[in-house]
Amino acid sequence: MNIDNLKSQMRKGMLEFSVLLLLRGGDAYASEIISRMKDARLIVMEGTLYPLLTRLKNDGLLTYRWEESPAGPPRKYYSITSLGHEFLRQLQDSWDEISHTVNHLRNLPYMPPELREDEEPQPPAYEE
Amino acid sequence: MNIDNLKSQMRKGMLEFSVLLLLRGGDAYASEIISRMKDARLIVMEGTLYPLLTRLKNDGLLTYRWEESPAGPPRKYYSITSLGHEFLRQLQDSWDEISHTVNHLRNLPYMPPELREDEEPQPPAYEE
DNA sequence: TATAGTACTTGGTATTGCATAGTACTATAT
DNA sequence: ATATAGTACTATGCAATACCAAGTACTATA
Repeated sequence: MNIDNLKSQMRKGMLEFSVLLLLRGGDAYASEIISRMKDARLIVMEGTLYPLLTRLKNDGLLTYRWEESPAGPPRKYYSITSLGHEFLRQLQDSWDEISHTVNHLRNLPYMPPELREDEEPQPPAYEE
Repeated sequence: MNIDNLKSQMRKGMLEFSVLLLLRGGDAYASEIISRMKDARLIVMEGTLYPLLTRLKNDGLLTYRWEESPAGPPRKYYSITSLGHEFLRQLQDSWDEISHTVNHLRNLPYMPPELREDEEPQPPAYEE
């Protein structure tokens, strides 16, 4: 196990989420999505994104239309469907939940090993 | 594809992260971890956590010691190693990166379909 | 005709979360 | 003594996805 692998695991599911978020702001074709993701510091491989878009399309969350390109082959412009919007809302809830958990755990006080002998560390004041 | 599946995908990698965060605050055995996770609104299955702990131990991020239980079989108390702390720091960086991306994408202005005909949506003022 | 650039496609691999069933130890009740 | 319940840990098989790598197809230019 190395850090790259874990990062890659962390991204599972996040990419669907990110793509839907991005397309909410306007239709785009795959290469465009990749470069916009890069702007948001998220590097996505072609071999990851293309199958992902196909999955989302097959599940009815996205549709696409062909458009001619000023240079090169035609482009598949993806846009989000109303079902996609619904899904996106649920994904946001999931994200908030995970985010909440991470923040909670992250705010637990760090207790160095020599201090945690026999006594349970006192949980911080934390209200739901 | 359903929402539960995506939620489950989203958790990939997060669980390692969460377990390390939790153990940073004090040693714990598996059942204890499960119940503390529940406090943080993260439901983890036994069949998920036990193999995960074994993986982390095999990779040198955790160690464990046996301790007798006041009732029931002895317990494996896991504690985080210095390598584990190192990993944890890197995981926090990864989390921050993903979190940054999601927030960035989430703050893109929503553009309803009828408004995004031929013109690229104006990206929001956004500084790195 | 050949080359470069853009865009999309297609296997194969590895990892991980989950469900399910099973093992082992202890204490209590009959 | 034996049976039962509770706690804790283990093992197996499945499904889903990120990544890598190689390949296809279309267009414009030299």
